Amino acid sequence: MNEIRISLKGEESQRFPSGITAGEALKGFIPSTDNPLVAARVDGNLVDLTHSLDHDCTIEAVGGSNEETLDILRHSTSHVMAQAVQSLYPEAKITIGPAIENGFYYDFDCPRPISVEDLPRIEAKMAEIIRQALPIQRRELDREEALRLFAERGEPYKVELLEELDSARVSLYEQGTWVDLCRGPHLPTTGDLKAFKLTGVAGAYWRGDERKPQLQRIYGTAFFSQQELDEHLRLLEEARKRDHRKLGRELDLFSISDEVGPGLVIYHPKGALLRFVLETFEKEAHLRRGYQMAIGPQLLKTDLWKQSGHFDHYRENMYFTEVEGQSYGIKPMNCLAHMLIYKSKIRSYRDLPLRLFEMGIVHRHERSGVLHGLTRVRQFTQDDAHILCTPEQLNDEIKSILDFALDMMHLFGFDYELEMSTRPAKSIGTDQDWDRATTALMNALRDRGFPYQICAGEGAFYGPKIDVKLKDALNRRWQCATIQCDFTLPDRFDLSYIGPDGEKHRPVMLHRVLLGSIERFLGVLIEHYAGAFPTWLAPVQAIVVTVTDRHIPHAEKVYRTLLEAGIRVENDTRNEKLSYKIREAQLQKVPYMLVVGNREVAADGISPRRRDGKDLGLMELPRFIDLIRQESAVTSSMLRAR
RNA sequence: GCCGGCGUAGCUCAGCGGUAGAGCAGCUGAUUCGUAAUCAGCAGGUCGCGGGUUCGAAUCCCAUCGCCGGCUCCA
Repeated sequence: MNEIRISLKGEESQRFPSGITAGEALKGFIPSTDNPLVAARVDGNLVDLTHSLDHDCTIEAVGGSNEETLDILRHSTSHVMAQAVQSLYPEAKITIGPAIENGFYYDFDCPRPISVEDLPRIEAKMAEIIRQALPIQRRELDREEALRLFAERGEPYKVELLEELDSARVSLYEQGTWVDLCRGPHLPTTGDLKAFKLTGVAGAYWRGDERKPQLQRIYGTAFFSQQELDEHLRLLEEARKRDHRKLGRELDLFSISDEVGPGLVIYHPKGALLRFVLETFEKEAHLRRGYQMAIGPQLLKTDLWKQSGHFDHYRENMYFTEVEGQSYGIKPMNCLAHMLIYKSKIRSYRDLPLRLFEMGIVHRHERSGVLHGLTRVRQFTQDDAHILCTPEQLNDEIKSILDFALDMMHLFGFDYELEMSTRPAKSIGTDQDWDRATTALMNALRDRGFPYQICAGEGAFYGPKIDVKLKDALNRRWQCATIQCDFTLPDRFDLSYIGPDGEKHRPVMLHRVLLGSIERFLGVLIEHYAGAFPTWLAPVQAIVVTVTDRHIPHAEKVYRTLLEAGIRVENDTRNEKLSYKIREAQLQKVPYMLVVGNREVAADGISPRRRDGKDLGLMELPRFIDLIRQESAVTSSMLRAR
């Protein structure tokens, strides 16, 4: 028998009989491995452990706990699920079933609706397939053969996929009598699946296109151990507990009522106060960074929206109304009024950059199925700004916006990722303008050395954009800040400034939001902090709790003093036991509970108890006021002039 | 907008053809209490809305509105 030489990264190369499988070869190098071993990389190519080796090569183990390994496990699990579904519902047609972040799915075209009630049955069938430990075998064949095979098996979606593949050879994966067109790799047998759970069902369009048939998707997840699966399910449970819709009601922050209309938020006093604190801080921060405030009207004549291009490109998302025979559009964006402010006088290059900031309320018609709590609504407030500057100033302006946005992320303790989105199919402006705008954004990212992803075709209709995707405490990603570069609107509105040469020049415009939609950001913040806002932001920073009715006069004095000191304080003088009031304040996640009883009356002080349960002991009011002020000072660096 | 599921008291839920139930919250009274729930009493719902089937509908059917999980879209 021939021998081949195989080398493993970091190890001496060894001789093996030709035809040995990648899995066996790896075991030759690493005799016992407690890490799950799921696949191998041979000369850089990902292959199954059952792949047989017939020439000298370098090999690498794919295993351990990382995304790549989990993806392979989950992909194999999705195949087992598809096999289970087809065995239970033979009329179901298979389509695709990839691993995704945190799990996998498989889409079926099935005349019989699949509901969550079917999941236990499918799971039981999967367990059966796993018990059988069927070998998962790769088979390579000509595309034409594969086409015939899937046509015979009555799988039109697989036929469609094959017809579009341009390679002559394709690979199938078989387990028992079940077969799927798949690139792989997969685990050696269905018995290698350890812990899985089906998590939900949903509708999904074939190839993500809403004009194509709607398929039934089943979501699931899988891990190498039950403990890891349990931990993942616990995290999902935690996310459910933090749901801002639930906390919003429990903390009495806001409500959404179908009497009012879907996607329209009613802020209750505490929610309104939260917004007041957040927005006041943000306005200050903008003033310190050289922005000027502006306020535009809610209604602007439709003619103006035609001029800007919104009527042609954004009409489906806009609301229109008629006033005295004149058509008006309710603003879905704040830029138009800012353009008119720019145009209201002749601008010199010395006036630039002009940075106009508006806490602008916008309305967008969102399709009913997409509304979701505060994170997707029909009326929302943007911390919006438009910067008009010379082309020479553009790079610095983008960099300072990036710095501003990232400072904000740090303030709230968010991690983030940056995305660069380029020209979409439906857009306005010249190629040259798009190139300039895209280059400007990329240069700023490059100058700052920030890593970013490119999202081709995801830009706004008027310009490319940089999006900041924040990552919350549960590692979920949210779209908040966006910076968009626009050469088109200044053109459409014929904006100009007089340059040092005495000639007219066209300014460039940046659209940007930092928190994005205040509504969405609030929703994200609620979940990020699980409702326990930091002291500077908490709508109620402290609550006075009396021990008995005798202590009410002192409590009132404390309450008034703190109120006058600018502290957001409440006074709970109800005839209830102290522990009852503490419990309530705790559930309301108030940062400080100020106990007032005999000792505090005698000492003319309070005994603060922190939200985390720590008793700070008796102290005088000025010291407590100082404490709150110190804790509220976290925003001060953001408020320094830059 | 599309697919699937769900709408019963302020909240969480039970009831699933025979005249609406619980816990918590609320109100009233008693209690005057030291760091996560004092006791008692009272009140609260045209069972999302509209049709239909039935002697009789919260319960079965249809339509509609809303919500939830996704898809598409997106701040």
